[in-house]
Amino acid sequence: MPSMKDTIIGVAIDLFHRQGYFATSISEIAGQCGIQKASIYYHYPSKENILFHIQQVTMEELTAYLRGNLEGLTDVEDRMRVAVRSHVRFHLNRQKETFIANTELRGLTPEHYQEIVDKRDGYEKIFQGIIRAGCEAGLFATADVRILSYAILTLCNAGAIWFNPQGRMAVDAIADIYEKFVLRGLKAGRLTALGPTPANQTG
Amino acid sequence: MPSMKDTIIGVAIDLFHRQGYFATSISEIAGQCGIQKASIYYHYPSKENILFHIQQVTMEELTAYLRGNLEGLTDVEDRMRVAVRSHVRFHLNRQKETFIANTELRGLTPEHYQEIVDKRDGYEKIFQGIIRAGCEAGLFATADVRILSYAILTLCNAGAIWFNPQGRMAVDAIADIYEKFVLRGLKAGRLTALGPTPANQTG
DNA sequence: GTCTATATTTTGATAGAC
DNA sequence: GTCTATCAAAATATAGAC
Repeated sequence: MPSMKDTIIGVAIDLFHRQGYFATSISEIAGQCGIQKASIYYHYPSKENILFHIQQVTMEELTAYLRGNLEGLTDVEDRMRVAVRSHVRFHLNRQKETFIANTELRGLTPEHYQEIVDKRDGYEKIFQGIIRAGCEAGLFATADVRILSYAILTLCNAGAIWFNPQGRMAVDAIADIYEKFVLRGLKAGRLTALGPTPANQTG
Repeated sequence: MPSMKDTIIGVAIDLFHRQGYFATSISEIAGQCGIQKASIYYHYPSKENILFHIQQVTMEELTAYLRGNLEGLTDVEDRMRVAVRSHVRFHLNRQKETFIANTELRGLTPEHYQEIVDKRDGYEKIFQGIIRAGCEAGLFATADVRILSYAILTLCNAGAIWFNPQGRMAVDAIADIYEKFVLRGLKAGRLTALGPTPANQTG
């Protein structure tokens, strides 16, 4: 049986995801928790603090999950594949929280905003390190590392927007598609087309 | 000299982009237009209608821009390259509007929401048609067309979030990076790596 | 076409009883 | 730990003068 503190977070995640932070009121949250709105303030000092708590926990767990998955891996391509899969899997399994973490930054106080942005920067730096290593090894086509990292992360976020846990596609099948797309997109080297129009290649 | 009707839209685009739709009030919009909040209602019947107007115009112009750029092109790979460039260019040149169109759907009435989603579906179908043609021609690696189209569109949206018109990178340089990444990601065929670890390739 | 004034509702948050 | 009662502020929107 979850504590009321946890119930509030769960309800808030649901409502912030569905309606947005500013469109959700404290009384709505309280209503779905089965308590009065004044009772919320016994558990959390403000509405902003609930949002901050969600973002903080989500970013910490996202980063810990990635670090755990990368542990022990040294091959650059392996690390990139695992990083993409880790990112996709977390976003599909934690759809609502990651959506909130990606879109509701503006609801935070300046101090909390900075704290979350710092955490996000740290997460992105892990990807940028792998991309840079791949470029230096001549494995990946050289391009702006920051732009590539944003592109990859945003691309993988896409799944979380339309993914339906009850739908026909499994998390791993989607991770597969993204992994292949990203690795192909990154790779240096010549493409030898298999199709009927091999003259079209430019790469 | 712009009409007050246009000024209101311009100010609203700015504020919705910076603070979000729900966090922006009618009096703020009026204040930046140099009029009283009641005067807003002479030009637009509601705050929601201002948001709807922005979304409607943005989606129509985005689609018209893509159609215009694709006109006359028949080669599948050409069409894909041009479609990606068109999408990226529009998003970088119209940063604020496209950001609003991507994130503020929840502020619309159910009827208006449906209208915008229909427009967006129509836009996505153009991309899906190109991807499907490329797969059937054996040019692109076969995968779920819908997932690929979302991945490509979201990936290209990424640029609009961090792009600084006064920054060091030009629109076309960014479009280049995305175009190459997407085309490589889509292509069927074997990769012949140029780097020092050719044994790493998995196809 | 813009103003002042105002109606109505709702918000986030607090005080204090139990 | 939850309640009732309430505050002060702000929101969207309307009425009617100019």
